[in-house]
Amino acid sequence: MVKDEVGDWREGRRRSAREAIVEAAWAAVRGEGLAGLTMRDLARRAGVTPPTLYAYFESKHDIYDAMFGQAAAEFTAVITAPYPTDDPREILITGARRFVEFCATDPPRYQLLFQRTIPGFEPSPESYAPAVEALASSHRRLALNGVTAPRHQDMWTALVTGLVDQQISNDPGGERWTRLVEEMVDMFLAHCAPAPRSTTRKASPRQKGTRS
Amino acid sequence: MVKDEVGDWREGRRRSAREAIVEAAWAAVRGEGLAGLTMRDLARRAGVTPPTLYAYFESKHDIYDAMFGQAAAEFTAVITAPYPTDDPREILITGARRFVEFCATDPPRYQLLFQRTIPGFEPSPESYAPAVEALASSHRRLALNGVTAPRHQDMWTALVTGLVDQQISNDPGGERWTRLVEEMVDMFLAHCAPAPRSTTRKASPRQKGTRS
DNA sequence: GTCTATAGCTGGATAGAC
DNA sequence: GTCTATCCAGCTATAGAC
Repeated sequence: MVKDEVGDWREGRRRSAREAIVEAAWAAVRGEGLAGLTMRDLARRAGVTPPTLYAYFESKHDIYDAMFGQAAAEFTAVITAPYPTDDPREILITGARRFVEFCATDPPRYQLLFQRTIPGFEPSPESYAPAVEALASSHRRLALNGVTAPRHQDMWTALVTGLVDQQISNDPGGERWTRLVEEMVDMFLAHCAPAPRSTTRKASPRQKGTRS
Repeated sequence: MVKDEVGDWREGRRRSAREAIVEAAWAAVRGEGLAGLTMRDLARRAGVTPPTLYAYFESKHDIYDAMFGQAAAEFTAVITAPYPTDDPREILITGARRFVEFCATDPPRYQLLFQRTIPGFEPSPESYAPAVEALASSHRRLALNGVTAPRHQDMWTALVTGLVDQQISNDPGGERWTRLVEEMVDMFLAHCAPAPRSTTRKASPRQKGTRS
């Protein structure tokens, strides 16, 4: 599995250069918008000239794909990180909070990952796989709370993406909607969970384990 | 502002030509995407040449603004049309259904009206006014159901836009999320509405998928 | 691998004849 | 008002020297 030393070294150099370009690309889209990425601007930010970019990427779409893959990996890492509790409700809340904050803190990343607004761009299957896994993990956390109906899974995705959507559109950088996660979860569980638990209206700590 | 007959006639001609161009612009964005609108393509669709467009609009943004104003007026008309019931819950459901269907049946229109994705485009105040009024009317329908807390108004907007978002992104042309409106409303009211009045339909148990 | 230079294209917008 | 013709800016991508 070990290549010769020079090969490894070159491979490492190449990868770090790619990563530097991708990093510059993220800075670019955060400043100019996702669709506003241009090879000229990216080259300038990366400290090279446009043709050099084509030594590392085949096309502009190839750069978007690398960004997509990186973002998808970050997303998976955030969502699948250990949950510091065994309480199903707490797990669901934590998962939702992670999702909403991950999306709301970086709108271009959200736009690239979950909204398809780049004309002609489709992520490669390798890049796309983590996102699918993350959705499945979301369904697992719902199942922990007794929510398994596809209809309710759809309501759940609408609920959390609605929070993200409003936060990004109407209060960028703030927390006007992100802070509503816990109350939304309680509302959702009160309606969709099979054995209704006692819930208090406000965000006060409550006793755990009333459900099982 | 010439008021003589010839002036009126010319004004009428000018307006109808403008409307024809705007109509062609809608056809264009439905085919090519909102950001994919080009003056060349628009001119071709409208049966004229690009310079002619500038006889009716000052710029491409000016065309977007005309589209925005038209869409906002349509939106207001749909939302404020008479509600064929006095029941607060039915009114809320109807309003939400109108909103979700209005948005989901025409994604570019939704994108132009409610998401700000055209770089550098801001609607003129005249065009923007109807949308503000529509939001206020939404708050009035919530108030009919006893929901007045800003926090709950925000939850409401997140809820309905989440349905729209998922419907457009994951099932365009279908009704996988739009059909969830009624159940979402019941979930929302169960959580946010004040103690149910004894005279209301709260007595009838909520059941899924049942139309009144 | 990185550069200079440029091809080849498409975009918004305009000049000026009619 | 509408046209032909065009300007000029910006884009992706490539050729070829080093």
